[in-house]
Amino acid sequence: MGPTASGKTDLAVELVERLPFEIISVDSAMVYRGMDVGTAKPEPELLARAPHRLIDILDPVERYSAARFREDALREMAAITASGRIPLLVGGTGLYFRALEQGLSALPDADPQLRARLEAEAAREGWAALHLRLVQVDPEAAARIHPNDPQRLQRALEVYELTGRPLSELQRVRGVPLPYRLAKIALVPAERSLLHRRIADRFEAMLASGLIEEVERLFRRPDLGPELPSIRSVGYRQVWGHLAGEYGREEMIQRGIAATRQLAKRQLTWLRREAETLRIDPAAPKPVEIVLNSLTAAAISEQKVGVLH
RNA sequence: GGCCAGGUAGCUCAGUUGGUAGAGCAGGGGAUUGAAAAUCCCCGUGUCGGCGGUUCGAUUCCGUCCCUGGCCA
Repeated sequence: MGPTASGKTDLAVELVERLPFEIISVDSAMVYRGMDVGTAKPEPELLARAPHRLIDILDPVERYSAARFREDALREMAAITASGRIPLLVGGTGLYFRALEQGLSALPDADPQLRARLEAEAAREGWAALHLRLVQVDPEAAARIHPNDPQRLQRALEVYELTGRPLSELQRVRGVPLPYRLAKIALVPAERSLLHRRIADRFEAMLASGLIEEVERLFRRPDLGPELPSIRSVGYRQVWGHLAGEYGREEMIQRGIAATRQLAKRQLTWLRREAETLRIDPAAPKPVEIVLNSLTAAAISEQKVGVLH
């Protein structure tokens, strides 16, 4: 685990070359085909040496989810362990890690038609009205979900309409925990400013490697648009806006870098929380090891693996 | 050199009919159960360019100097 630009991929590749590991990507953007430069997907040569499962499994017009990730990851983990090797889960998507480890409650899948309807209603009456509606049917969820959070509001109402039961009630039945022992390793740069430096440098490098051309290919497709999860990804969204004429190249670059920093910040919040639960609960059911804050930025940039010993 | 317009939070700017100032962006912290690289919540003291003057009190008025941009020489 680790924030974007922390060196996860390079470390993972070093590991598979020395130990009987097989990599499973835990990344909500690398799942898309044709989105390579902007997701910092490993180069083909690197993938040949260190195959990654769960990348390039979807077209950008499709939508993925934490639930589908869990299914996919469990399937891949089973296949890898059956072959006598060890799954190495590598990525920065906190929700996916949590869904995999703790399981998900039994909830209905997303319903595009229902979501479109709720969207239309919100456009008419405003999300505040929908929040009031949620207060009626699921006060517990309504108390937890901010009236300004359309995504969660929509989901809570969707679950209620689909099942006739409040989301908060269904979530009380927790999912099944992961049936494997986990050893957690987190890459946490000691200095935020160094991570910021790496992020800026990498974004420039992506531009030099054809990021704009890559997004142009997506931009030309009539079936893709800025409302899709794929196109909303960091970098893609900003280049898309630039191609749509909303702002110039320089502003696109600044927005792209800032969005990446903000992503890294949110990822670090997941990691801190993770570290806290592990430290606060020493009697955790699984033998879990976490290596946090133990890598210096220099070590990361040198791809040292000594941290594991 | 003269005239004009500006110099206010990291950036772009608003504002104070004189009672020491506030937005957006950036940044920081947090939340996170089928969109999660998403979505959302919370956090704003900074010699208001410098130095003088007037005033009980100046970032706000006056003088002067410095800097930036434009126009004219």
